[in-house]
Amino acid sequence: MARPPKARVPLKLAALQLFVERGVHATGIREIAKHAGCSEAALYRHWSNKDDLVDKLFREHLVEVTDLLQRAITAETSIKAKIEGAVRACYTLYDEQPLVFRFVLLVQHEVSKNLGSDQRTPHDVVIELVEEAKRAGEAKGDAVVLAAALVGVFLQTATYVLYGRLPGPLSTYTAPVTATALKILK
Amino acid sequence: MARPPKARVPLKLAALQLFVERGVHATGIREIAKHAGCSEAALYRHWSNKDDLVDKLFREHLVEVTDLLQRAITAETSIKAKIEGAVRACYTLYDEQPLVFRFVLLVQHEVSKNLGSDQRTPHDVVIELVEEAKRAGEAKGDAVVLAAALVGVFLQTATYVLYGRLPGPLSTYTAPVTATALKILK
Amino acid sequence: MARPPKARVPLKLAALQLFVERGVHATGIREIAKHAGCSEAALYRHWSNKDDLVDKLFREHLVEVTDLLQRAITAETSIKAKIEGAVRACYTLYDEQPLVFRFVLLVQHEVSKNLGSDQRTPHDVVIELVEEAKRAGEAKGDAVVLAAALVGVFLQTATYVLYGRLPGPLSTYTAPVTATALKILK
Amino acid sequence: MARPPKARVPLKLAALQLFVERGVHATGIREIAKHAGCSEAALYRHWSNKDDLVDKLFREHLVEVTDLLQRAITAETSIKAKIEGAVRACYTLYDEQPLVFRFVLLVQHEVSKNLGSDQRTPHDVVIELVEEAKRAGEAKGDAVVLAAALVGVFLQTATYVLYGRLPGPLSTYTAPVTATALKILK
DNA sequence: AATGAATGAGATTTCATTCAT
DNA sequence: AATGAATGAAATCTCATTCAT
Repeated sequence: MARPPKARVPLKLAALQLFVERGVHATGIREIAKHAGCSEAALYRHWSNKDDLVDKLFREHLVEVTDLLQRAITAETSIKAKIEGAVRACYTLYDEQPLVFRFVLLVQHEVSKNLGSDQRTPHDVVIELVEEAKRAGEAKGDAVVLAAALVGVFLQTATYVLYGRLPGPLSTYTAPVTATALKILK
Repeated sequence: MARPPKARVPLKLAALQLFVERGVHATGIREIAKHAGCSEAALYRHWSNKDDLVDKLFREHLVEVTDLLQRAITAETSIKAKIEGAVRACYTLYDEQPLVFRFVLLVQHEVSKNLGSDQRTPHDVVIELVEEAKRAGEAKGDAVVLAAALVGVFLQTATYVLYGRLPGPLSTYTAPVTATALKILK
Repeated sequence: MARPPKARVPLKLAALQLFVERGVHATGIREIAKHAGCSEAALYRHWSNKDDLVDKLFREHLVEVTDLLQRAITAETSIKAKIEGAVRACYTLYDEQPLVFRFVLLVQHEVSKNLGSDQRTPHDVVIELVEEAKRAGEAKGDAVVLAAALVGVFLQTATYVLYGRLPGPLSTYTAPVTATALKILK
Repeated sequence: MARPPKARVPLKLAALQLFVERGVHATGIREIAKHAGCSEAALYRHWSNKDDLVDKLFREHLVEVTDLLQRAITAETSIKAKIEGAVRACYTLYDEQPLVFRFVLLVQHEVSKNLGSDQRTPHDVVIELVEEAKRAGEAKGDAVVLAAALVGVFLQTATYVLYGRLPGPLSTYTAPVTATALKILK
């Protein structure tokens, strides 16, 4: 076995932190390398360029969040429990690893991503959840409109905590957000 | 007596459009000037640098949106009519001048803004509306949590239209968003 | 009679002050005009460009200092009184109008001036004074070498006051500088 | 392991020469890089900006001159020999490396330097020499006033050679300047 | 007569990337 | 394998000067 790459993880952590703190465009290779404690050229050993780093990082974390969400939903049977589990899982992730959560949100605004249609996203998972609720007679209306409302309540509450309009930790709001989501569906 | 300013308005329009289309960081002074049909240096007569332009532009349009919202709310008496008026006013603005609306949304994510505590924002207006609803017995719960939910539904619906997940025009969704808002408050 | 130009004197004062404080190169037309309380274009009504302003200002003040020095020397008869008068006149000018004095010194370092050979300078006046002293038997040695020493003592004392190494006002040092000058000549 | 720096020394030499020939403000990064045979960006790997380059260069050469002066003084025992050694050392440096000497003189006029109080300067060395002379009974009067006179004679003679008022080389004037210095102290 | 808007040229600085060791 | 020096291109910004009113 070849010796494991040493700079890869520090580079990813540094990039994640700086991208979230300053934005993708505003963060330079120099800064990432300095924070990671390695050289600038080391980055090019692991990714072909900066765009590639951003892209790979985004996909990894998007998959992570999507899977987390899917597992939380699959683990429960009732619609209410599914929603509550999904909210709790994501809000706990936010409280424990705020960078991951914020990075996924941020990149969508800064970079236009072509994900490829085969890549499932959190939005897809929410849509499916709403459709399942409709089939179960627990929701009425256009699935996408409902999904937009659910995602909106979920994200904006997180945003308010992020910007200090609401006191944290975010997981505190699992119950009210779940309750609101159920009201919206009915 | 002096030559009247000719480049100011074109520069603002060009900046607004390009910032929205490509992002603030990704838009250069050169492009703004080219779109405005003037020299790059002209920009520096009206704003002290690029950041200043972004800041001033943001504040102007934030005031514009805040006032629009406030007027729509003041014009009506019932809570339901106030919410419907507010949603319709903003969504119509979006349909007619999408750049203004999107710019205000965009910049919050790209730039960390110190607005100064005296500057009223749309969030403040929404909070006051929720508190009024509570006094009228038409809402229950923490005002900020409720406001976050309302703003979330409102914005995420707009975002879905923006990214093509929902078909436009946005003002189509005035009624369902209003209905959802009322459900959330109760 | 035409109305007198209103911006000329303020512009000269502003330029003098800023040139001394920040250096000629580092001072822009914008700043000069702002300090003078007039427009940038006004400067071009009085001087053909920035270099012309620097040049004219330098010549005026050089003539002023040269004449001051010459008059002080001519007014006295003994060598000692001539030197003392010259030192006192210049040091008093420095105390009363430090900008004029410092500007004349500064410009020589920042700008290479072609004065034209017909323009008398303070150095010429000093050389003549030394030659007169030699004819009177009150000095020995090469006139230029002696002049360099005299000017050196004179200027460096002023420089030390300027930079705070010696306490002011500068005219306090008239007597010791004069005494030193006489020692040097003998 | 990394590529060894190739541009650092050429950049310093080019900057020294151009700063002296044309002045600091009048010398551009482009010219420095062209003279050094490297790109403009190379400069920013070694100094954080132009001001930093000027500052570092000044400090280095100031230390060099201060040390030279101090060694020359320490090497001798009598006051006269100390002064003569100091003058000769500096004037020889000027003749052999005029750029270093002139740069140190030039920058003081162009840039306001905050050296920090721990940095010894040639002025400090001269003051100490004068105080030693006073303790040895070979000088009378205020030490700083005397130092100003010594430094003035020393520098102005160099300046006259520099501007062609006196024929060079400068070390020719070691004896007369030393003699004048001794007269001043007594 | 006087303004301040506008400009072209050029300054400094930053950036992602490549290169030599 | 890994570094940090070097680079070309482009970014932001400054400047003295001219222009239109």
